[in-house]
Amino acid sequence: MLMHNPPHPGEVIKELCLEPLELSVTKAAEGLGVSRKTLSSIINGKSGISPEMAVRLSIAFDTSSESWLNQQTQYDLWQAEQHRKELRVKRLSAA
Amino acid sequence: MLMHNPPHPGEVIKELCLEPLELSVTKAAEGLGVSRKTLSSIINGKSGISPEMAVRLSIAFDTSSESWLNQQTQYDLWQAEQHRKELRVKRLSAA
DNA sequence: AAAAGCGTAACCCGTTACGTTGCACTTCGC
DNA sequence: GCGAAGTGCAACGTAACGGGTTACGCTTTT
Repeated sequence: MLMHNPPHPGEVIKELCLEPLELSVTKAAEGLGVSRKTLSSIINGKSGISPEMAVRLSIAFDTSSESWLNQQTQYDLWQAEQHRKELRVKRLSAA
Repeated sequence: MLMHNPPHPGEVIKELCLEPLELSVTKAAEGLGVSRKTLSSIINGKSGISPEMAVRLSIAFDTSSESWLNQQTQYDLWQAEQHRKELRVKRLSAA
């Protein structure tokens, strides 16, 4: 169970990848092989990191694709957990 | 980096949740609050486990939603990694 | 044989990632 | 002041996917 709101994975990209290398969104998008808008959407929290994008990031920044996608998973899961009480689900476990 | 093809998360649901409790797809779907088809699609690998479904599973089977969604992430990532070489991405890291 | 329950394929809908184009805004250098 | 570059954003379209409803085939039960 996660305790606090995880940041947009896009923020992490901006802070850990673009800013240290002084890369513009345009340049980074070009290098990643996606459109400017696609990267911009991710950085601004409008879109999530897709599995393919995770692989692109891993190539461009020599990191692990798993870490990127896990960040996105944690973020999505936190969103879903916020509505846990609204789900009408019966307990099916051995109990 | 993952070494071998991870199983469909749906297979795990079937083997670890339904069969031990002798639950039919219909009964399990009813308990989870989704349609028969939705659960059937997951079990047969046609659909993945969504964040919301992960929370449903965690409630119904008293497990962690994180583990379910991570399984899905690993599966999706393995699929994406299979096309790693086809992506035209430039190295942007310090190197 | 008729009825009931089960699993799944077919079809439609809403959402999302992604691309393209265009526009408005800011920040530079001239 | 002016143009170029960078950025964000809205609107269009495409493709893929999760989910519901319906309908069909199969098995089991009565």
